Amino acid sequence: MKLFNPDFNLVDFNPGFNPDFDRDFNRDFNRDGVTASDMGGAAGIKDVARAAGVSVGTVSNVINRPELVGEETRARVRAAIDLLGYVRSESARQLRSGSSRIIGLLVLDLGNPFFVSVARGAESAARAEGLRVMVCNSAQRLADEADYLALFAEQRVRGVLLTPADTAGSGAAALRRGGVPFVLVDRLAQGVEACSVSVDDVRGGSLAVAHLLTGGHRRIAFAGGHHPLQQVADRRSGARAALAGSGAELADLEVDGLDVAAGRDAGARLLGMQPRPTAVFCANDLLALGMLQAAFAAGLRVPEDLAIVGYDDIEFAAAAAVPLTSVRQPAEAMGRTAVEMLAQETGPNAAAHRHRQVVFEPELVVRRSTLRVSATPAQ
Amino acid sequence: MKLFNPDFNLVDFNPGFNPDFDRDFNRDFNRDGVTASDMGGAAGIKDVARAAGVSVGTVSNVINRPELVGEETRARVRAAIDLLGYVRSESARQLRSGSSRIIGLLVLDLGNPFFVSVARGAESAARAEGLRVMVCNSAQRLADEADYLALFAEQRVRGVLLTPADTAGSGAAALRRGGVPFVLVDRLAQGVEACSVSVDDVRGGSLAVAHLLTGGHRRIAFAGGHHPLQQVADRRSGARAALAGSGAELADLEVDGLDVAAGRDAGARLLGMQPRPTAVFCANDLLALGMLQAAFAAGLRVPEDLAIVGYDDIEFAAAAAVPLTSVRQPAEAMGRTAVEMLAQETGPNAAAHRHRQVVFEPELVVRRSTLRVSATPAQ
DNA sequence: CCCACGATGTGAATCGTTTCAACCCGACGG
DNA sequence: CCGTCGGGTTGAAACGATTCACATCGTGGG
Repeated sequence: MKLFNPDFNLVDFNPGFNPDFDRDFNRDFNRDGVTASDMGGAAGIKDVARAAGVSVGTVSNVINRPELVGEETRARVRAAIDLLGYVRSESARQLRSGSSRIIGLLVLDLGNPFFVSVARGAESAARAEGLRVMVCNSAQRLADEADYLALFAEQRVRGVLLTPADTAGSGAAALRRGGVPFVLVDRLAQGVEACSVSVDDVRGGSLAVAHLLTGGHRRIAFAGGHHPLQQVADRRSGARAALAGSGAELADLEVDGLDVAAGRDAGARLLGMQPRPTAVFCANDLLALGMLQAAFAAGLRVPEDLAIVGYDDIEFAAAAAVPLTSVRQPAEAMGRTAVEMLAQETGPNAAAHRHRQVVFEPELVVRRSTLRVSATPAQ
Repeated sequence: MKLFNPDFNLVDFNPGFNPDFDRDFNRDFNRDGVTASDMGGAAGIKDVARAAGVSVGTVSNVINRPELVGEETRARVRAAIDLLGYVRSESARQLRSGSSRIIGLLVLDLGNPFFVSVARGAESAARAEGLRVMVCNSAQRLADEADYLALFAEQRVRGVLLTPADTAGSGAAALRRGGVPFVLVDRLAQGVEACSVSVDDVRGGSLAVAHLLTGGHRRIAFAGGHHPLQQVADRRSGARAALAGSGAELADLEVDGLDVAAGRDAGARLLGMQPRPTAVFCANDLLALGMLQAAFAAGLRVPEDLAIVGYDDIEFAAAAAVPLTSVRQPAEAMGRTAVEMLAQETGPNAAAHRHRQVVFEPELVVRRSTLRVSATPAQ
């Protein structure tokens, strides 16, 4: 049964006002006349100066160091500024002063709420530092990553927060070559001279699997398989480490992505495994949600028939109909910390800066999806 | 029971390499010497020109209009460029040429995957037009909205895609005043001379409630109440319109936000209503997910005891353990369309531009959360 | 009475591009 | 042989701010 039609009907109408009115009204005046700066072409600092009867230097001072300007003059300039609707040109400012107030944030996947939280944290810290964040999404594509890094370089951003898409660190290398300060996010800087903010993913993987083991599970799957992302590999190796000497086994379940659809797909394959695992540890919550969905679709009960552990503890994990046990990462704090380190590295006393590797500890959040249902868990 | 500790343990260590090596290596050379442009301070177009033995004009041409330059010269300049690691300064380019390649996108809530999809659509269209998108999040705060719009204005962005946080349209007014081209997204431009891309939310509300009515429901709640956002109001009035003459009743359920937590909260209140509604239409999917969670927590079955309809059809709606019926909006198409309209408005033949109001039709996607369970639905 | 000083203000130089009029020069038609 | 044409290249003038060395002026100390 087809539940919906992917094509959308389009209604396109054009009400009867005249869209050209404003355009005509704003048409260039004689730029040299007395009224030059009134509306034609954005007003510049020169126009303000003329209108206020002062020099451009004074206007600049009113904007940037008001304490240097006499009270009366200051008021006059301010009046001129908002009479003319003057907005200073950031490119001119930056060209001359050399420094930008923007920091670039390149995330692996904006579709993953985890990174949205990182962005939120970064943004709020940046605001506190008087900086702005430009968020871009590499979608794990190396080409896009390189592309955006080039964009950041052209913008002469203050610095970059990077969640690298590859293990090799080609992005970081490019930034280093270009002399752009950067902080690695969600990845430990090893062999790279840079700051980093990360989470001990090996530990996280251990926590997850240890929890399942104490729940009595002996056949456990890892949804993430040999995915090339470093984070996934670390979680997997932590999971394997936790297994040691338990006699339990860990089956790799390959995925072709890290989103809900991939989780659904992996779930379908898990259901066909013989013998079927009684628990699955998913490399992130999106996979776990897909897995949950697949389990429900097949009539399996969670956690009775299949226990599920996710990773990231995104909001939707707690909000799932069977709330997901998950390994929590302090996403906002990571974003915040990264910005603070970058601010220090590029701030007034950058000379004192030493690169630091900040590693947060993950935390297991137990919810219903791994609730122990009896002394002897479902086989 | 406390399931997790909100404080994170922090491990902060500093491996033993010397972070200053690169800094020293890159220290300024004598900027006037022959080796000036080698590494000290980023190389400029002049350095490239000198290295290639041509004039700056020629270098600029190699970069921007290579067809004008002789083959041999072109090669020589290109070699110099990547020998010096030259990266053109976007601020200088923009200052002189006057036009930016960036368009600003200000969304209501990046935590809502719907807007993430809009951003994705915008980004891909922008890429096709040779533009870049700078995504910012107003989080429905008017102050932040104004702040970011000011940032965009200072950047002299090509244009702005705006999902307004208020009904009054103060943001749009500010943009108009500043002469910044903009497109309203997810909101019909009425009384404002601008392009807009929106969805017929009244229709969407009707679809949702009509669907519930044919399911036999007579006591329906609307989670969204009198929320100030235009979209919510429209969905509500559509819902009321669909009700007309059916004899059914619609109870407003107020919310203090549009996220999962607010949905959970509203859900708790709904459970206490006497008589309890048999169905609820939520103003967006985040609310619906929270509602679903609250229902499960109280032991209610969905859809048997409570049918739920959401709005937006975000991926997590389909991925919920009880997949949500939802009113689908073509988020990516909206983002894409908005960028295309903006590109046309600000492109080479902007003169031919006429503001247009594009209105997409919403589409009901029926899933299990409203499955009709018997001829006479649960009372 | 003179000078140094602090508080204000000035205006030219500068940042790194793009753009454009002008220049050079070999070839080609007349 | 001259004029013109056009492909290649040049060099200087913007663009709009910041910054800094310098002028101006009223004041108070010597």
